[in-house]
Amino acid sequence: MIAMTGLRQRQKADRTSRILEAATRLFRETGYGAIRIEDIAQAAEVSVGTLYNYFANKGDLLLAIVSMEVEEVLSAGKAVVEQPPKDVAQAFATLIGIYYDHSLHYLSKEMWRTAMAISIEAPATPFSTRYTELDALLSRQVCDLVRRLQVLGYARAGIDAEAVGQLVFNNLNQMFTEFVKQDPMRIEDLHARTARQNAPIAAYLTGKA
Amino acid sequence: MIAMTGLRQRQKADRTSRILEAATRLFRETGYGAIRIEDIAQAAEVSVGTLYNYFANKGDLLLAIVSMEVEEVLSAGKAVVEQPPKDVAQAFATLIGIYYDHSLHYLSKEMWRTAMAISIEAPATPFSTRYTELDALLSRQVCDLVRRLQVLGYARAGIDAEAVGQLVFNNLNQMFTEFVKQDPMRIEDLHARTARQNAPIAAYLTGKA
DNA sequence: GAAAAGAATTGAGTTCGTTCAAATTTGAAG
DNA sequence: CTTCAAATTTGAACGAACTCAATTCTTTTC
Repeated sequence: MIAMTGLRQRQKADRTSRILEAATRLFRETGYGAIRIEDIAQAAEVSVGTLYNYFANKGDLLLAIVSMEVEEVLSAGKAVVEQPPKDVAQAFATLIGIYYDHSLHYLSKEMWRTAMAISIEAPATPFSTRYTELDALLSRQVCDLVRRLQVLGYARAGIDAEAVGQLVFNNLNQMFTEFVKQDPMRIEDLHARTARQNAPIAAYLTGKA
Repeated sequence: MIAMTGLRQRQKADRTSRILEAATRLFRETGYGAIRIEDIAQAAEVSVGTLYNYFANKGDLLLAIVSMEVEEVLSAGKAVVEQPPKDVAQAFATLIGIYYDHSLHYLSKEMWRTAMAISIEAPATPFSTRYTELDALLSRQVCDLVRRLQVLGYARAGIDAEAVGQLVFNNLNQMFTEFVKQDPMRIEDLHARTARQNAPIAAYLTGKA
């Protein structure tokens, strides 16, 4: 307990990252549904039983991976909230752009579909819980943006920022869900459709109507 | 082929309804996850293989049940669109009230969770496709309501009704998802939260601000 | 340093959704 | 009524996620 963190602890960290790396690669390359737990265990050089010691089930392993991605998105969004564009519609588009564009950088549509499906089924596994929390944080971030636009004088004060933020978030989330459901849909279409839906909200916040 | 519709056809219809009734009852009573295909087959007095002749898989059987429910909701919504309350916020609340209140009459939260999860994974089964279509029809119904409010002069013209309708629908849909995800959440909370989120939209449509 | 305690690993076994080749039932033709 | 083809049913067999009793590896204790 002096210098080296304990063999056991090191091995544990090693195995965790081996499993995560193997799973990420295999899920991306071959697809979540087509990869068996045994394949991941083999690639990570652990037994099936050990894998289940680290993750509650196959879905929880996926959600661990997806959660890391959402954490990055969340932290990338911070910058936009702090210094948003003056134009309200542009501010929404910028934040949402970060959400959307990051999302498919490391994860396939199938991975997102599966992750969302699992999170809806709301199992009480560690990473499912985490994923749900992150969703709530994203929603709060959009609310923060609305409040910030009001503080900076880019949006009218006296409008329920939390209501508007949740509305915008729920909409972008649902649109992203549709996007990953439909394989042919391009990310540009997603942007365009979401922007159109946000336009009335932006107009209301701006007060030009 | 003179009077009786053919033995085969009758037996088919019989079996379909026996399977659907057995599944509905068992899913409600004991839970989707806890019921095995064999249990349903037994209760419906058919073999496992036969059940798979009628429904693509366990999830598709659930979606068949859920789709019937959504069809009812959709048709109940028609009346509201035709004769909406004069107050915009009240109009939204009325239509959404129909959606929400019907939903848990026959189906448990778990059944909804599972149905939504399956539909996101977007398998190409008959009833998954149907469910997705019904979702689109619901969204269109909300758009219809907005347009109708404009036509009747209850809402300002010149606002993108499709954008607003989709925004409102995506929001209510997402809120319903959250509602079924959280077992303790009461339907009154769902109503209240959604109404608050819709308030800015209603204010914008009304033009008072 | 040996031995006991505790933690983690292992893979064969269980469960349940799903498939499919053989058997049965229905409808049509002769 | 018999025969044949087509449709439908059937349940044993398969595959994959997940479990758990036995084993192996670390750490602690004396």
